[in-house]
Amino acid sequence: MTNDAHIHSPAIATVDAVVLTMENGQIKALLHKRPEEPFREFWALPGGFIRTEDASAEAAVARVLRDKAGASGFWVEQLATFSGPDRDPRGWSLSIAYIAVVPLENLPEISETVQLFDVEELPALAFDHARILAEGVRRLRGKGAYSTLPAKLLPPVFTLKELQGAYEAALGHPIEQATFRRKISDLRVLDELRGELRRGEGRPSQLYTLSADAQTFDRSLGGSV
Amino acid sequence: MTNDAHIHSPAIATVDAVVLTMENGQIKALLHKRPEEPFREFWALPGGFIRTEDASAEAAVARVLRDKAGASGFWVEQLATFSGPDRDPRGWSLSIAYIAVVPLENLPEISETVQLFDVEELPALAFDHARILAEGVRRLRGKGAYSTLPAKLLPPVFTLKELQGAYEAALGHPIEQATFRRKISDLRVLDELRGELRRGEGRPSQLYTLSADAQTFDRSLGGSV
DNA sequence: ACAATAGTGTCTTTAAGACATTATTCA
DNA sequence: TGAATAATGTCTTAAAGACACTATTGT
Repeated sequence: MTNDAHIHSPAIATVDAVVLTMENGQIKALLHKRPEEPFREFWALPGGFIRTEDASAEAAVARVLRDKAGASGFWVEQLATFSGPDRDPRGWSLSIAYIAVVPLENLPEISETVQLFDVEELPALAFDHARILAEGVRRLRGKGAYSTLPAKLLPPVFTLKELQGAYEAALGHPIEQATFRRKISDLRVLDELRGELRRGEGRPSQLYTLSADAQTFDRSLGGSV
Repeated sequence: MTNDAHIHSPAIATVDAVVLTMENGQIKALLHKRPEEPFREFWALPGGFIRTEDASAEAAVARVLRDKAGASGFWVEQLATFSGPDRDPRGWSLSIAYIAVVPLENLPEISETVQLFDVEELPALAFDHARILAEGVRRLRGKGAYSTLPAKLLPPVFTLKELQGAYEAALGHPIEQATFRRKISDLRVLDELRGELRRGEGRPSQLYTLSADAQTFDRSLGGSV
């Protein structure tokens, strides 16, 4: 990082977020319909310009998610930065992309301009947002195998069955019930809510919470692709 | 990514690279002494401003590594983007950080202003470069356990002993010889250079090359920390 | 022959996958 | 009592760790 004789820094610096949740056992992404050019009427990731009053890009993405997507209570992590002269018709641009994993209940009502899409059946997206979204899904799939990230798709209190469903949706394939439970149990990442049960059609099931924030571990949950 | 009423995009956008190699069985980072303010005389990561003539940030970092560090033949991957109002005294800034893994022989001669430092014994660094460098080392350690990335620390032709040394340096702990060889063999990521041997004090050893570019695999090489 | 380094065999332990079995509730 | 779902037991297989052993060179 040195002073150069001729500096032409990019004029456009934004943050964009891949907001993922689970609905009906499937991973869905939150998109909004752009009201303005460029890419007017195209679906796009929630995002916005970085402002000098933001304390960091992380702060900018938190602001954008709150203001534009009405989302709260999410886990967020930086994905990658996408840049180049062609990704925005207005000129050389740079977007710091984030992934946010949110329980469905923390997302705003769907509307004409804000909707959830199955990540396997996406509409045409603005800018290079299709690529960014694919990278976000890739991250969830990758981290799903060895972290508690998929649990962030669920509300804070859940059953083991629900947790297994979140892992299956994140990983994209079924997991053996006994194997899953043995591993989750050995890892000691859950707190059992003693005495609290969820009642349904059959035997009631024990409720749990995550014992700590998103954790990573060595053992794989549910094998490779 | 929408048009906002008031745009104050950051004025300073740079790329910085954590250039890692192996010397005497240890991981070293290439640093240069800054000739100008800010942080004049401080050691810093090789880096520079992004220019609008760069095709992307990846192109910018390739240009910077070629021009400033004289490095070539490196493997490079994006690490993360660091941003905020305080990391550069000149104002709100943003740096897209990369990790580059290079064989020692591809680096330029050391000099007064360009030197290699053991990543465990670093001098005071400019800006937030200490944090960026730590993140780069973290990435190498993390990927070391399940990819061929440590092989990029070596010249294209190497013995199994040398490869094991690269993994041990990257991971930071010794690996069982038999286990290492069994796994590397099972993974089929090396090409044996039939008939080519390296002669030393004892029995000559077989030479190998990577059969393909950096690969990722499920099996761990050398366990956890 | 022996020192030095390269390379292999094999036993034990750990953990994943598959699948059968038991447990607890409600109608 | 039986349907439904939750939870566990156990056998098999794969792979990692430890460590002893064999192989091939130079002196």
